[in-house]
Amino acid sequence: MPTRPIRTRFAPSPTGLLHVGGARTALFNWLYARKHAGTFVLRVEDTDHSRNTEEAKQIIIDGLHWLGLEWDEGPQKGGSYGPYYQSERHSIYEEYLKRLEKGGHLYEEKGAIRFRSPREKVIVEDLICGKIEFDLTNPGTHPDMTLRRPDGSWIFHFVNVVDDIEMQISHVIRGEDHLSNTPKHLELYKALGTEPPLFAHTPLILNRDGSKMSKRDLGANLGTYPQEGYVPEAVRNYLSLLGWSPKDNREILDTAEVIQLFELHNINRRSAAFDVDKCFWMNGQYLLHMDLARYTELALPFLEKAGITWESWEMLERVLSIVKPKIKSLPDLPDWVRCFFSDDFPYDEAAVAKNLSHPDAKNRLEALAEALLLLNPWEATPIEARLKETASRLGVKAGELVHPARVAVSGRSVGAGLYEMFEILGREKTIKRLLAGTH
RNA sequence: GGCGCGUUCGUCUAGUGGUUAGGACACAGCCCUCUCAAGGCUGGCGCACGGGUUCGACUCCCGUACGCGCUACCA
Repeated sequence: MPTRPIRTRFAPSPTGLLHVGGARTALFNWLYARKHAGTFVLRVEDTDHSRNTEEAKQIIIDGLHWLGLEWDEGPQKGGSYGPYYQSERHSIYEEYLKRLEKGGHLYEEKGAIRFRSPREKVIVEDLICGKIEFDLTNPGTHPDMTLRRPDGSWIFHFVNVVDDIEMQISHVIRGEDHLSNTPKHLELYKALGTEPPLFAHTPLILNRDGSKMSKRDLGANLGTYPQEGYVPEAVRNYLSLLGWSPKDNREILDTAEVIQLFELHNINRRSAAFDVDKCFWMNGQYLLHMDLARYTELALPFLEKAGITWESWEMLERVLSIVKPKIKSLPDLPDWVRCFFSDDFPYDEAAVAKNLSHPDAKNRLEALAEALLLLNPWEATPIEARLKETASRLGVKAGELVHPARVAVSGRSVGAGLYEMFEILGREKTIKRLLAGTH
């Protein structure tokens, strides 16, 4: 078989959302193209007019952008094999239909154009599933497929094959839901006298309980990921491990590594269940290890949405730097940092009841405030030392000072390291809140 | 119903005839510790079932069950 340039494609139809399964299919196509210095094509299969809206198309484009899967040819990008919307390719389909017509492969039935199956056994050589034989000899079980409806609109199987031929696609990497369609597609390639692409059918993504993932199921809609605080590089990593594995027990892999290790034949044949917990964990790992600049960039929308404002970028970064190691998800951020940017933050009732209602709380916090009044320099380490001195002078454990202090200063019983919080908050506010917290 | 694909801890997976069946998430306990995380350690949890083949099956074959997909003038 002559080798041809590697060209893969993602061919979604605009349904109004980018399904996580589709996103993974796109990822695999993108990975394969990148690994082999090939071309990744985005083609929008918008033959169904009722679903073909601008918003629906934009959702696909936004989703792929967010995941970082840049296409080399397609909408907004162009290329020599366009147009990349099926709705704009009528004349091409007409041409191919004529070719089939000339070959005597077509007939008309109630205004619809149908393809007369040669009624043969068809072998699919799949890069993932292996060799599979389909028996299409019985018209009762495998009726001839329709290519065009009476109203002139096209059927998926036909345009999909035509476009893959026209766009010189070398590898069709798609969901396993198309495996049973493949022999029909092969009939079309043969009738058209064209060498078919290589096929690789990836198993589907299911819910945790093994049921199929519909658009409303948890994690199914990629469009919800950004607002839930997922970061693209983490999701890319997680998705690449759904059905594929580097086989060396490693899981945190950056994209460059995945590209290097990725092999179609290493893709599992069994379907994978989407595990939100693990995706969340992996996201946390990325959040934990990423640099502060990137973290800040990702944090911004969440802070803005919560109405938090900051006086200086430096202050913002200082706050984020002490909270970052402690927090697992971006949407939690506002509650953790509000007390640094405003005096108007809520006091958690349970925390107050537990830590500030002690009869000695007032005296202890006053003692602490006094001890810190003239501390110099105002930094975490000396603050810690001074707090511990105060605790022992009072004859209590450090925790009995720490916990009430944290609530007095932040309104909450959980948060960043207390001494760092004091340092960043500044002496004036710290002392003021220590004293106010006892009233 | 027919056809196709699949079945290793709850989940993602490693494993390709001989392993105490390994790792990760989640879960439990412990350590660390100012809370929360992170990290470390420990623990419980698995080869769907039944037949073969073989000296020996998680690994190979057949069947059953179950799951998913296709079976459209959806994509």
